Amino acid sequence: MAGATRKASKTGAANAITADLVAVLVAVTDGEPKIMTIANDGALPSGPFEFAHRSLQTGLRAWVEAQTGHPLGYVEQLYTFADRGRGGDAKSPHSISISYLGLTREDKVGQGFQAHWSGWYEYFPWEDQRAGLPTSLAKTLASRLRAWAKSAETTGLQRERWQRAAITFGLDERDWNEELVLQRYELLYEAGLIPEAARDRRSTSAVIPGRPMTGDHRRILATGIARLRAKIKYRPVVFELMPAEFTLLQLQRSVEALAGRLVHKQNFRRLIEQQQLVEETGAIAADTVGRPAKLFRFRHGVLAERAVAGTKLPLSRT
Amino acid sequence: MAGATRKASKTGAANAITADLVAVLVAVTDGEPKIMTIANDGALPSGPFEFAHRSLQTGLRAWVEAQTGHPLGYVEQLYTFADRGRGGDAKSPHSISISYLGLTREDKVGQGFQAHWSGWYEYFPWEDQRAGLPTSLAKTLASRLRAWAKSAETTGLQRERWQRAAITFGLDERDWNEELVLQRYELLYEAGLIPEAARDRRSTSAVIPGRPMTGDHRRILATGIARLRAKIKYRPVVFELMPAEFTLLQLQRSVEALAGRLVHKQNFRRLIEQQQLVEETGAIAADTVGRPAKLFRFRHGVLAERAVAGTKLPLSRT
DNA sequence: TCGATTATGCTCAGGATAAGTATAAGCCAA
DNA sequence: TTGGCTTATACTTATCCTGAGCATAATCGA
Repeated sequence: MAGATRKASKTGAANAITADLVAVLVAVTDGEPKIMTIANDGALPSGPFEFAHRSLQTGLRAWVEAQTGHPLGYVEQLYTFADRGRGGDAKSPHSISISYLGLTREDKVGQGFQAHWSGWYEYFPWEDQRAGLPTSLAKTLASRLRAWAKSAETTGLQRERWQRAAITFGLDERDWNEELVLQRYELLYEAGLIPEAARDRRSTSAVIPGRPMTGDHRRILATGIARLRAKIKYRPVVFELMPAEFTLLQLQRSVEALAGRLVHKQNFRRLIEQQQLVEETGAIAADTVGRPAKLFRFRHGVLAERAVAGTKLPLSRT
Repeated sequence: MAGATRKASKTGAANAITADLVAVLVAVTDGEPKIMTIANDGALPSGPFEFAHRSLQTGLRAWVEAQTGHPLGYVEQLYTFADRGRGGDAKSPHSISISYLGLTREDKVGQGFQAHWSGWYEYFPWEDQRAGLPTSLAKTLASRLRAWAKSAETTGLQRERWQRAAITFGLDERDWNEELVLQRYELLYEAGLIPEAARDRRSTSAVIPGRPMTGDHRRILATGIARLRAKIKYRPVVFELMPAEFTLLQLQRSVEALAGRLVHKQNFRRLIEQQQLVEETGAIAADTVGRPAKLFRFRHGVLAERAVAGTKLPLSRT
């Protein structure tokens, strides 16, 4: 019965849809996280999944290479989106977006490509908390969010909205949680505080700083940033973004750039060293201010030796 | 240029594909993790994504309800698969599977449905390490894996294979890592030790215990188990699987069932209590052996109060 | 030589974790 | 009624991890 239904509808072309592959391609240069963009910096590299592609990943690699001239290295799947009405295309046939996160070192983009590296904080100014937020932005955000909360109908809803805003944005003495990138973006969308919300015909008040993107690409980007910020804490993925040799400060700056927060220098070094993630090259960094630093390289061995980092269950030995 | 290419191929129906929605629906009963299965326990609930569905999730909910009579509660996306050759359908038109993880309490399945709850360890006997593996299974596994490693061409490859097997299966004095469910399944597939590998026309030697499924459903199930095992450690999702009131031991047994490992009783309680995840109902469990235990309920407040659990960067306060 | 800047080593307190001991509170059979 | 079995629950102890800060080293340039 249910099985029959399933088989029947599987053969017909009635339910044919199209699938887009979208890439969040990240690099870090001079302590700034960048993403690869096309279409005058308003879109992420993307293209349809076609018959010719052997798998989703190969399709993605083909598109990114075609659009940016940049071959992909480390890649992992992010999320599959398919909401109608998000991205402006309310009445179009079903189209889903399968998004990927890619990590590389910045590289010159080939001639004749419209691709560029753009700083990701252009799209999410509020996500850079390394020097604290500029006072003006902090004030704008807080007041707009408060206004949105107040505009709810019942006091219960008002309280609920403000609690959500306070948790995601670290207001009311709460700590900032750098991983809530997507939640913050979705809240701003819901509150009508970003251009995408206006475009999708939701009521909007004034809009907050931050460059918009086509479709729901900024949402996909938020998903990618969130994933990366979570992942650098338990997997050695930062090294995909580093040159072959680097100083510990450069490594720290890269992590800080991605996390949007500052870390404690000495403890950061202790962490890196005790996990034996790096080894000295023997060389010393040149062209530096202050005491010259040792150069390190990633110990690729760790990938084979260990599986992951941590558990949190009070396991029993017996 | 690249942009033009993209638009051109986006309009035509040339790249139309079909998308299947697949659900890993989990419940825990009497300390055993179950999954909802159809087709004589050989497949997961699934169906094509259709025009009528407003979003992926609604489509999934519709299919699961139609096939099992069981409405979905908590749902999260797992992964999108699209490899040709996996699932036997090498020459079929492109079809992708978008998989979801759902958590519920076990419930009677409506009359006339082919759906059942099956213990998930029937499909992955080696994943239940609560009582250690049955000696026979442990021996079979180890020897088959060793044989597979030895069958590599160069000694380098042999060593590499054995290292992978040892890490994922906790051999050679290594610790068992309960989260590597998918890696273990993929390794067994690659080694030709499971029926699915034979079906996809890879060379197989003898096969290992564990019920196969259609297509790559067992791979999807492995993905779901892995996700759930990871998630119970940092998000209070176990409570989706618990009745309204429960004792701490029941909670512990559920966690152990999912993780496939035993936990330290006293420390488990301390963890739960210090995180204030539960509150006493005031009632006492009836029908028990031994000293009666207090009944607890989940404190739903925590979902609003906190965002998540933990970070691992040595953040700086200044 | 002093001051600025970065590198690097080390200490210390507090909290979290793993493991185990001890006691309480029920049931049941002898 | 008691002793044994089972589970609940309270505490203790040693160890490790983490956040924070102090101190010293090495280099450059004014």
